[in-house]
Amino acid sequence: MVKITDVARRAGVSPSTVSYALSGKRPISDATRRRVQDAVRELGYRPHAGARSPAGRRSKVLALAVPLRSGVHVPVVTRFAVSVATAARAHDHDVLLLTQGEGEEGIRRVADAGLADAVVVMDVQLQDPRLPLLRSLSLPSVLIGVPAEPDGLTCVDLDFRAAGELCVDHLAGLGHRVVALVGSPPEVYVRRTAFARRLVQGFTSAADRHRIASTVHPCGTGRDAARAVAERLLREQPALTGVVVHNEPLLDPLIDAFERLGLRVPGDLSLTAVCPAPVAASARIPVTSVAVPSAELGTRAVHLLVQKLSGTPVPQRTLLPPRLTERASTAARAAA
DNA sequence: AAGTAAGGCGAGTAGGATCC
DNA sequence: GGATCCTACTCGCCTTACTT
Repeated sequence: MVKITDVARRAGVSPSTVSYALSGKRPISDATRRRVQDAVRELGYRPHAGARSPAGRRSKVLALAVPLRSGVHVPVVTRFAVSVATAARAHDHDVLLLTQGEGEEGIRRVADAGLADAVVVMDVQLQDPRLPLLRSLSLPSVLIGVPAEPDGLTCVDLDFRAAGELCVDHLAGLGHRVVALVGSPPEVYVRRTAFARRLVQGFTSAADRHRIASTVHPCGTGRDAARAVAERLLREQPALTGVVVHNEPLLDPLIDAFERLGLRVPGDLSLTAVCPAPVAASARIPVTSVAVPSAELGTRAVHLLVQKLSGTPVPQRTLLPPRLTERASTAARAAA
């Protein structure tokens, strides 16, 4: 962390002159002010919010780096944010939201300015550009999501690979022999978002294990996208009878699209989803789903952070096992 | 057990020294 | 003697150590 004394040394003045130059509370020559401003810029100095507090005191604030990028379903993100905030309050902390637009810069700003004691990081990519920074900072962090190389980090997530497998196992158990995954929007895969990639891996490997035909279709949101993907699925896989959806806002539009094409759910087509349980339960036809336990993940993340702040060793990786809840959208494959 | 003092540390500031 | 800059101190306030 760059301190006012570092700026003073670089500018060739005393710390007090830096303070006056920046606050304007005393006249400082233009030349000196310029030297101070140059030093501030060169060193990347930011005043430390906790500077007036005794050493070791904490802000009682947790930062939450929240994804609000394209392809991210805001209501799901909100569930995570609420669970983190609720768990944080239970540990006498408040939550500071960092929008993803700031990326690494937002995390660095929070760390340098002492604005938060620790940070929860969401929307983790397999090769996430924030990881080197998180490893180098003294600011404790917990990732909701598991990157390709989690060494030196603390991660918690649903076991999305197992979730993908569980959906296929369920469909295969009902006799379905041709299945498709309707996934998240394409940009989520382009970003190599960890959970989406792992779900695809689990889906594909389980289909191979059961020796059933499978395809994967990233899909945007909205009725037009649902209609387009439904038409494409039936065109390319006429024998399709099982669909896994990993795209929360697409559930109802997709059910509608299949029905418009003359397919009944679950009579002709069984549908499972990986999404928060309330989303699946409140669909027009309640959908059999593997729950994304947003509340539990948020709570776990905060609990891990609190343990880290207290110096208690924590596991590097916590993967919650998937649980499938049967609802009205799946049934045994109809006899041909 | 209860009360008191010290310590920690970066930023801010009053008073005064220095310079031209 | 005004402008500029520095020294030495204060502030914040909880935890820890020490004293009563």
